[in-house]
Amino acid sequence: MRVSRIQAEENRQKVIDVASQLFREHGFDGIGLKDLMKGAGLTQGAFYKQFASKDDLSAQAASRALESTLNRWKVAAEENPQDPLEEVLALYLSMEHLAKRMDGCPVAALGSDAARQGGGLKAAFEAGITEQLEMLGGWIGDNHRNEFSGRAMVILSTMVGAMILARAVNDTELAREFLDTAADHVRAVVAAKASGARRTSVRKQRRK
Amino acid sequence: MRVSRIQAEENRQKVIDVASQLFREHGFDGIGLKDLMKGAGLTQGAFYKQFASKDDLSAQAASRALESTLNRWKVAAEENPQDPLEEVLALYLSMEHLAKRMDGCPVAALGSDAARQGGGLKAAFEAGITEQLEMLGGWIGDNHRNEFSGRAMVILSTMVGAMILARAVNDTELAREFLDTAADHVRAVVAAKASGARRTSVRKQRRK
DNA sequence: ATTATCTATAGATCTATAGATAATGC
DNA sequence: ATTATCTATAGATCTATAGATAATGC
Repeated sequence: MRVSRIQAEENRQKVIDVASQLFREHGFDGIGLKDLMKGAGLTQGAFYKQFASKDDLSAQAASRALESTLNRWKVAAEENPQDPLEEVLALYLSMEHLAKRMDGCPVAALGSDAARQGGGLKAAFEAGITEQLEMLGGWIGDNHRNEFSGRAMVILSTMVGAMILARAVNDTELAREFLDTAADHVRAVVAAKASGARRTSVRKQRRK
Repeated sequence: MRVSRIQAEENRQKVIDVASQLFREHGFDGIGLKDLMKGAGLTQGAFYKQFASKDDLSAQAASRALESTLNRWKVAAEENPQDPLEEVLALYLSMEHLAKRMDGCPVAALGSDAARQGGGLKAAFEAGITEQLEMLGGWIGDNHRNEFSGRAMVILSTMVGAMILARAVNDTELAREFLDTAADHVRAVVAAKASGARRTSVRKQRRK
C-alpha cells in the first residue's frame, strides 16, 4: 500500500488543492476529514501522515486558495496591460464569480470564518491580502516601498464587501447591483486620481 | 417541569437572543444545540418544541441580530441628527466593533457563512441588508420610492468588506488601517455629493 | 387534559489514533 | 528497515426523537 515519495508528495498537494476548493464551498466547519481525503482519492487514515491537524490543513489550503486567486488576477492583468484593474474588476465583480465560490476569492468565500480561526490561518490570509494590496496598488500607481496604498485598501474592501453582500441575499437583481455599483465606484475612484484627491497610505508592517 | 405560556415565550425569545450572539461568535456550524440551549438556561430536549430545526433557529437568530444592529444604528444616529452617518461610521469602523463580534454586525460576522445557507436564512439577511441600505440612503439624501441608492450600496460594501478584512489578519495595525481608510473614504464619497457626481440607483425589488 | 421541559438515547458524524499491509528505499 | 496508506476503532459530539415528569390551563 505504500507509494513512492514522489507519489506521496503529489497526494499531499492534491489534498491541499481539493481542500482549498471544498473549504471555500462548505466552510472550515462544514466538511470533515473523511470527505476531504475522499476528494483526493484517499482514505481518512492517511491524513495524519501528511498534516498535523485539521487546522494545519486549513491554513495550507487557505494559502493555496489565495495563491491561486492571485494567479488568476495576474493572468487577467496580462490580458490587458493598459488597464489591468479593469480586467480584475470584470472578473471579480461578476455573477460568474458569485456562483463559483469553490474557485473564487477565499477572502469573499471564507472571510467571516477566518475571524474565528487561529493565528496560523490568519497569517495565511494576511500574506495573501497584502499581496492583493500590492498588486492593486501597483496597478493604480500607488505603490511605495514602505506603505500600502490607502486606495488599494478601499478598493479591496469594496470588492470583498460587495461580493459577500451579493451572495448573502436571495434576490439576484439586488446581488447584481451590489457588484455593478461597486465596479462603477472603483472605476470612479481610480479616475479621480488625476484630479488630485488626498492620498492616504499605510506603513507596511513586517515586510521581508 | 412545565412552565407558563408567558414563561415559555420568554424562554423562546431568550434562545433566539443567545443564538444570535453565539452564532456571530462561533458561526452557524461552530456551535451545537446543546450549548445554544444551555446559554438560555435550558436543556437540549426543549429545543424542538420551540423550533422546527437548527436552520429555523439560524434564520430567526440572524433576523434578530440584524434587527439589533439596526437599532444600534438608530440610537447612534439620534445622538447626532446633523450627521448620523458619521456616528455610524465611528461605531462600525472601530476596533471595539472588530473585537466584539458577538454584539456586532451579523453581515460582517456571518456574511461568508450566509452564502452557504438556505433561502430562509438569506431572506433574513436580505431583509436586514435592505433596511441598512434604506437607512444609509436616507442619511445621504439618496432615498427614492422605488430605488436603492447606489452610493448606499457602495458605502455598505466598503464598511462590511473593511471589517471582514480587518478581522482576517493578525496585524492589528493593518486591521486599524483597513477601518480608518474605509471611514475616510466614505466621508469623501459623501462630501463629493455636492460636487455633482453621477447618481447611480437600483430599482427596489419586491417592496411592501 | 394539555404541554414545556427534562433525561435518555438513537444513529450519524467528527477528529484523532492504532495496528496491519504492502510497497519503497537502502 | 522504513513508511504511505489502509481498515478499524476510540471517544466525543452532532441533530433529532421518545418517553417521563410536573406544572399549567381549562
